[in-house]
Amino acid sequence: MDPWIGSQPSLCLDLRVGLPPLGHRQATPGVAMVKPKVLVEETFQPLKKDPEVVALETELQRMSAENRQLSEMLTAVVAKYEELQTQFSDMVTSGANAGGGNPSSPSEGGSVSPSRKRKSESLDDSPPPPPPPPQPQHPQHLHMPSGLAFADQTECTSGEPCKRIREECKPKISKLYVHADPSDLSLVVKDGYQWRKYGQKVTKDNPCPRAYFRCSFAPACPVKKKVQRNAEDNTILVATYEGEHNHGQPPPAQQNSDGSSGKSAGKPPHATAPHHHQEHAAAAAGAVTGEQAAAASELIRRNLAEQMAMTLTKDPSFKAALVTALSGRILELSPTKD
DNA sequence: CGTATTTGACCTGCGC
DNA sequence: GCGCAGGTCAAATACG
Repeated sequence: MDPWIGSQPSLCLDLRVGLPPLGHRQATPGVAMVKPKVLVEETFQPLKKDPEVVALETELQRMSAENRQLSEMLTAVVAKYEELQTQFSDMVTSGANAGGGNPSSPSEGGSVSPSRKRKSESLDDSPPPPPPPPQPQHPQHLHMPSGLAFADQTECTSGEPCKRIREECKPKISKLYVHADPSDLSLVVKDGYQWRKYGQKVTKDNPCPRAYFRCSFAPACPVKKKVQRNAEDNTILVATYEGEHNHGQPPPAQQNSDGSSGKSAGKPPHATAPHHHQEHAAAAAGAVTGEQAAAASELIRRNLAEQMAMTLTKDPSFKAALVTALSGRILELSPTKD
């Protein structure tokens, strides 16, 4: 979770259920769950104060109070996050001072190649020696739309030296969490790049298979991607990126085919993953222009908003309240009502 | 026919 | 040394 959350007006949990149209609905396109509002908003008119209206108003007030409560909770979470981040950076700083050894020096690490190489790999293909990650530093800003994406890079600050060296020599690893339709069985994460699937495996800790992709836009691109559904919430796809692209982002025309260029281009481009976020494409790229970075930032915010919406929709009490409010309103406005 | 995907087999690292 | 699990290869298959 980024600290800016607390200061983002767009993240206010004020749902404005039942209020007149806002006029700037597109500010949070990802928050799909409030779509039913349209039913209410477009026919909203001042109503006479009958008991149902009173009940609705009461409910509205109750939900507003709940919203405020949630906002406060969010603020508290952000504060705690910042506190923890401060503690963490302190620990890293002290650890770095005490640790001594330079963690990130892949070239010094006895040619710890990005991955163990099979004996056959260097036979005839003899590709140019795998270029070290263009930017050895590990920018953590890449895509961590929320605390969810806080991953591997922070886990190797302590523990066995060997493991640590191994971890540090890995290509840059980042994770991306994407909301996908549960009925969508494909493991395609639209991030703007072209990916070629080269394997799929069922892992022990997750019944959902994990798909392995390579960047197919540039043959020499070292980036790999693993995509797997979240074990706990299979509406969430977890994309793990390893390495950095050594090329720019494909032009939009090519982005459409994403991880399924060529053959699967026959499918409707959006039929497989309507909720995927191309937004993170630029962020995932590693090499982004200022404009792309700005776009990515905006898109990341949208993604965060969607994640928050997901969290809310998973809350039974929130759902119940929403359903109660909406159903009451719909029944009231229904022409077949007696 | 060319290219991408699927999928079983194989390779490698790691823990016991 | 052995077995397990993750990752990758490559032949078979599917599709435009």
